[in-house]
Amino acid sequence: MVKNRAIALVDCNNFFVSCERAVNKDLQNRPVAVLSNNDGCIISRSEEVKKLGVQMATPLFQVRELLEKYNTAIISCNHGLYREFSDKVQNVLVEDLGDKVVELYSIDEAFLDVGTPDKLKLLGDHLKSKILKETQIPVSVGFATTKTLAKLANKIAKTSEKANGVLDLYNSPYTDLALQRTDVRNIWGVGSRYAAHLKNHGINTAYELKNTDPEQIRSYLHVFGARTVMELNGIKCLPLEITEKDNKSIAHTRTFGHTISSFCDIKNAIFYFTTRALEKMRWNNLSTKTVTVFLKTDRFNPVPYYYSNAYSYNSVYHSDITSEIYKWVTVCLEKVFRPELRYKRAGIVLSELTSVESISLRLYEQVNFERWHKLSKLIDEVNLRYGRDIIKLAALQDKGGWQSQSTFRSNDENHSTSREHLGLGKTFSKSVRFL
DNA sequence: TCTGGGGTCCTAGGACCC
DNA sequence: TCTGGGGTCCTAGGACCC
Repeated sequence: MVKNRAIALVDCNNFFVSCERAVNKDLQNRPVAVLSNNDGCIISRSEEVKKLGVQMATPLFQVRELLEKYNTAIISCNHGLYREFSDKVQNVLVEDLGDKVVELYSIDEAFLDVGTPDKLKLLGDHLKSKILKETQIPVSVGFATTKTLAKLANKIAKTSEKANGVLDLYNSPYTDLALQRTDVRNIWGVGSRYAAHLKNHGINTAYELKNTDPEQIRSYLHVFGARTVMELNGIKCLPLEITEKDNKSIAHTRTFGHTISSFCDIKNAIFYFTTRALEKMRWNNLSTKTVTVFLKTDRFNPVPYYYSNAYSYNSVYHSDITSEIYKWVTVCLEKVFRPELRYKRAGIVLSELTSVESISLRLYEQVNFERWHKLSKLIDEVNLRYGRDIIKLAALQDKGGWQSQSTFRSNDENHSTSREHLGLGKTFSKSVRFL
């Protein structure tokens, strides 16, 4: 019988915090918290902050006093910096194992196909120390027969003192014991809603989930749930995705620094978001056919009422030309905008993405299209080299009052250029999903 | 007056992840 | 006072066709 191959999950510990610590030694022995785009929530916590009981995505204002009491460094996020460290970690893995076995799953995680070796603990220790030495990022490594079990192995590796960052559940007789000690909520793919369903059916631990009939689970958790049961039983349902995949959508959405109500201000913000999203799209040589615009009022202050609406424009042709897509976006905006409201959040999504080379020719304006396409690429290059929006369309005004706040940003100009929005990076630019 | 049923496509909404 | 952002996949249900 052919032995099931082992899957490893390499996951960076407290990734954003670890990046900040790598570039600022003063943060090594202090609690550190990294904030979301608008300085609103905490999205990465050092171990000390976790021990204070601060949960992921906690609003800063709720825990600010507590954090200050413990001398916590509070830092605005810097996605350009994290992207660079992500690339470094990935490069170490590819150097060590080859690019045929690495799936970059997210900015701070990679699945690996590591074959059928006996001494996985040694491999894990090796990867962990090599990555730390070459990138200064601490990682944890978990091994198992399926992605779902590798996720669990990794989670235990992170928290168990005995495991010390590396856990092999592939060559281990203790998988069932680990499952018995794991709340079903902590299984990958089981969120709070699904966990509530499962608990209603008397399924509380991962072990109980493993021993349930997948078909029964399917009736209320659908194919995802059934797949998870199989994976817990060591049956691979989620293959490694080694090859780069193009994004299916590209979005740029923001909460405003304060609410805004004028059509002109909203339109300017939407044009700005569109510009950023199109840069990323063109960087990946893609074009779009459908744009979606959404507007939302403040959900925590629903006066006169909470409003959230979206509209999609479907074009006949694919395009990557800013001026043309501004027109599509304007159509959407006119559909969703209501003058009596004050908006807190807005965004655009580009979808039905196709590579520029493969889009069909236009009947009457093909020459024009190609000219504009080249011009757009040229503007991107100039802006990348000399700074964001050095060249821009007249329709796009300077940033206005809708701008996000970023009070605690580390002083690092190199990372505030357009590059961070492009999903850049040399090796892995396409498959990267942004946090 | 009687008023099918199977297939396909599309979309809004829900759930999840990091 | 202050509450993130970028993705993916799945399903139910409606529209439409024959």
